Amino acid sequence: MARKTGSHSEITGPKIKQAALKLFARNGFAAVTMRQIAARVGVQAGAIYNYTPDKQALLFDLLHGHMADLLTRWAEEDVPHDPVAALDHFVAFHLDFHIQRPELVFISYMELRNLTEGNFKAIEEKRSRYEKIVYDMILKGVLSGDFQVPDAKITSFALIAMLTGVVDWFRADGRLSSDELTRQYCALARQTLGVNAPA
Amino acid sequence: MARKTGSHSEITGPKIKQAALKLFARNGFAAVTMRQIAARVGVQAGAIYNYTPDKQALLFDLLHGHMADLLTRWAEEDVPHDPVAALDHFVAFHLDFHIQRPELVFISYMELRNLTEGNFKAIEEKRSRYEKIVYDMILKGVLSGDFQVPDAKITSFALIAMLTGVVDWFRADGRLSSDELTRQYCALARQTLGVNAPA
DNA sequence: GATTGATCTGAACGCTGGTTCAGTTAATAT
DNA sequence: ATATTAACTGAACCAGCGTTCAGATCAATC
Repeated sequence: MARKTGSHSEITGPKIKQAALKLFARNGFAAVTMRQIAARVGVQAGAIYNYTPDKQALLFDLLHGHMADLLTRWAEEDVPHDPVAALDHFVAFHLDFHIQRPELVFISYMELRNLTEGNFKAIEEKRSRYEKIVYDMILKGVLSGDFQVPDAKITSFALIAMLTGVVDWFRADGRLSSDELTRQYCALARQTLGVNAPA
Repeated sequence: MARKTGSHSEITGPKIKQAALKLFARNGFAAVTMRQIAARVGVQAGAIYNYTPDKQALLFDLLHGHMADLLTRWAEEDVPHDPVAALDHFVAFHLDFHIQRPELVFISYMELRNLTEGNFKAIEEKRSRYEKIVYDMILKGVLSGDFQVPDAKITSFALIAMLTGVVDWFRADGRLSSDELTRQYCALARQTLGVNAPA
């Protein structure tokens, strides 16, 4: 055997993923060429195929890893029992997670249609799981009387859209710190869910 | 002169735009070929160039027309003076306008990065104008004391994201009528803006 | 220092893309 | 009928695509 420790593959592999991520986010999956990705890594296009079967797999791995990561992290969270505290916790978690991965969030939304059917379904399934988490959380608060909303399902979509939309404009070096952002959105989310709303 | 009345160009031109719109929305700008567009119109690829200088212009015309339409329509609206009534009016307008053009809304968000720099700026400028309208509306309500929000700028983004996100899931033949949808979102928007919030 | 095998190069393959254009078609005007 | 010209075809151009692969390279092992 030769080349185990200090192998380049442990460097090049992640580098390719990184390069693909940045380029897909900036230019779109269909517009990015394997040669561009290779150039960014400092390698020839053919070398990429030591790490991925094809371009499609490159995209799928990024999206699938992202969703898996999201679900895993949330599962590890210690969520308060009180509905309002749980909402605050969720808002903070969701914002933090998404703000730290703007490119992944971006391509997870934009490049879904460039997945093959099977790959698409795999992502869709994970996405539904996450949406259900939010829906259940809202429903619980509605039943307990802590939340007051016109429709729990719609509100869950609205809440997610509202929170995820943040990556479109939030910049870590902008006028708002991420702590401040979280505080603002916790307040906004409470209002949206009708916490303390007049009966 | 020959061929004035009954000319095909008045048919083929719009047909090309329509075909491009549908295909861009379904498959993404970069993934759509001129031959696909032509096939949908029932014409050869070369014929398209009688109507547009290139593929880029096809995309730009769609996006630019969409934003121009949005701004024009809003300018024609008769907006109530009362901040809460104005909010309701805006929510109804925004939902109605966007729900009627799901493909245009979709590509207006998705295909921005496939515009050349100059074309991008032209769209961006129109988009900012619309965002400012919302911001001003919210600010007015905050100053009058009708709205209570953590931050007017953030809230304007959140409101737009929340409303525009509707096209991702709303189907005209779904369980919710568009009237019902409007009613729900008016209520939700009021909550989000802190109408009647405890001082 | 010879061997080994993971890693990468460089060139090629077949194919499809946007775009061009000489030439055909057919509806109108004379 | 003939002339005119908008509208379109069909084929070609060339650049660039994803992917393949025989061979070069080189760090770890013996």
